[in-house]
Amino acid sequence: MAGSAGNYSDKTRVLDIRPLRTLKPVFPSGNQAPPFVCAPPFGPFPPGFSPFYPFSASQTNQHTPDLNQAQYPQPHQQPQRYQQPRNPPEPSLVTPLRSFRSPDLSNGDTEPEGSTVKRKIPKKRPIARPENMNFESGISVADRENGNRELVVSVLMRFDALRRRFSQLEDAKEVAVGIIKRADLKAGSTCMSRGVRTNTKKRPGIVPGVEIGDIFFFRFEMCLVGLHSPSMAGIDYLVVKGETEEEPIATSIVSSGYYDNDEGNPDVLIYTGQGGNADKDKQTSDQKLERGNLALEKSLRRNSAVRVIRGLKESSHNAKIYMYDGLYEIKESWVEKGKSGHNTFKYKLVRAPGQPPAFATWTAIQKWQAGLPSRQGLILPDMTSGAESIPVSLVNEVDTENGPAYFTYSTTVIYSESFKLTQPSFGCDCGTSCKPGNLDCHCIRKNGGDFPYTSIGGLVSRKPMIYECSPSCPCSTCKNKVTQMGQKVRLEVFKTANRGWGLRSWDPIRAGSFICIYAGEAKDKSKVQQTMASDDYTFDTTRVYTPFKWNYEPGLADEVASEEMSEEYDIPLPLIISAKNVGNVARFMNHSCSPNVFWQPVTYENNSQLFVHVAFFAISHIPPMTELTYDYGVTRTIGTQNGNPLYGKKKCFCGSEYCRGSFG
DNA sequence: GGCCCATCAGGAGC
DNA sequence: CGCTCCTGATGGGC
Repeated sequence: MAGSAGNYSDKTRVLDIRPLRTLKPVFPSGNQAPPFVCAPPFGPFPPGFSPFYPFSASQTNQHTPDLNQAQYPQPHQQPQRYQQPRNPPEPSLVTPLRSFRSPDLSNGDTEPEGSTVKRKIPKKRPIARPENMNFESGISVADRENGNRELVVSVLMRFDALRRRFSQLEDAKEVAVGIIKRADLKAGSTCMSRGVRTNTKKRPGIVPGVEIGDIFFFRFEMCLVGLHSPSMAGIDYLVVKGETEEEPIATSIVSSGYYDNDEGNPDVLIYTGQGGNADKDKQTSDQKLERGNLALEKSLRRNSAVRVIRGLKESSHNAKIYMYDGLYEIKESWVEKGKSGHNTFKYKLVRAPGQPPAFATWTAIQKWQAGLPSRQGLILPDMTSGAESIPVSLVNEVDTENGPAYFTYSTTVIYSESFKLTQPSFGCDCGTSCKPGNLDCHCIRKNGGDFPYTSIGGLVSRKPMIYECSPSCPCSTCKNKVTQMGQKVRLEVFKTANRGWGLRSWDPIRAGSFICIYAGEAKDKSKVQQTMASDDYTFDTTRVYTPFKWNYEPGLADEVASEEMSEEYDIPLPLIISAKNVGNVARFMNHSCSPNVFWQPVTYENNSQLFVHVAFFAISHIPPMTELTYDYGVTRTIGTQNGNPLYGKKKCFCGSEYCRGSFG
């Protein structure tokens, strides 16, 4: 079934954030690139010093080409939604702290014209002067009321970046026992008060920019994009003029799955009304036909469709995941006695026909996970033959090809001799685990003082380099080893309709989650002949990559501002990894001009030596069965530099609205 | 370490 | 302001 994933919803357009900055490359000029290693870039460093460049920095500065001449393809010149202050170009190497805080110009605080957003008392909000406008959402009043895909994606990414940062700060604090951290609430209310939201105009039916199959990890996310506004309640409704008086109609419901719903048919939902639970979750009284219950009743009478969000508990992280499953019609309602003997409203909802599958796909996956029915088109249940701790299925639902060409599966990178470091590595001297916030930890210091991952293992920010703990550190249960612990999501290699084999996940993936590394035979770019530099299975760090903004915006929340959050860093890694003969799942990840995955250099030990690895992380939340893609970049020699965009050698079929047309 | 449960502080919208 | 609401993190028990 070729289209099953393809048309279920277009997730290829995940990333269309307008790049805020230009990713300026500093490349060792062509073939004179320095030997890959020699001077170990990894330390030991003096305490507190964290090198900006992973490789010998001395020469990079001098070879820095005129950055303004390195032109990048700018596929999406979009209206300037939000913009951060552009810092004047600075000599790189030592990058000073850039603060996003504006001078405190106290008082005179004015609402943006026509703002309808209710605000809490802002702590210290900059004046809406042009030079300070950047700290506001940058989303116009009109866009706040009625969104679009681009805005929805942008709001979600900005929320999650902020949430990860709050989470990082909370983790670093020595918090008293029993204090519950709610980074989601902090990030959510920050976004609310700063106007980082869209579709505030409440409406039944379709919400512009929210697609069927979109997933959410927090209730606040659905609130911020106008899918479902209550932060806890399950029924959202709107008061409209009726024939005689005003009456509520339901706009959306969230089915948490806690109540007795599912009868096996994913298109049918039996939903329980609200109320009667005065005492926590125990029902102590009859439910009344008011509020949400009344709204559902009125919607039934009016034949008004209701958006349904399906919640599902993920066994892995104790987390609940929500999936927007499109519009449902309320077919009937009744009252029945609940377990405690009190009256409970019930509503039977049936999914409107003609919508792409979403929750149904998800439930099908649950069954595959349990191993009950065999996966359609399955060629191999585990193409890694046990090399990965989680199996990787090989599937072809498109044609008769029974697998990709032969290669050796390896979970690790194989480095050639030239990579050998001359100095031994050294780690930290923490106990069994490194504690975020412990600035005595060498490894944390190498990361600029911030623990790079959240407590559940999500990457907080993109950086020029992530320094992970290594086997030579004593910390056995340390969380700073995310990319060394193997894959955590259930992946599948599948035959795409027009791009050969591709990679996707059975599991929903959170933004910032580690997906896999790029395994293969690593070569020093400076020692490889140009001609043999690239084939279909080559990863090349020296390509030109389209910049994008992923990290949090310190300007949104003063208390969050810290060190350099620029993503405008140089990539002086002359690293090439060939996965033609040896590789892992990463070799199947296709290119997209609007990718949902990005790569990040990470350093950790491998066979008692430190190496740079290429690790892939999710840009945004990725629904199950959505193809995973990243930006392959463009080979540097191909591009012209005088104002013309760079083009690759290969024709691009990514299908993105912002497709550059070629890559590689 | 994983799963299940009880506990609790929460934010927004009515 | 006060109330409600199909949260989400935490810690204990097994």
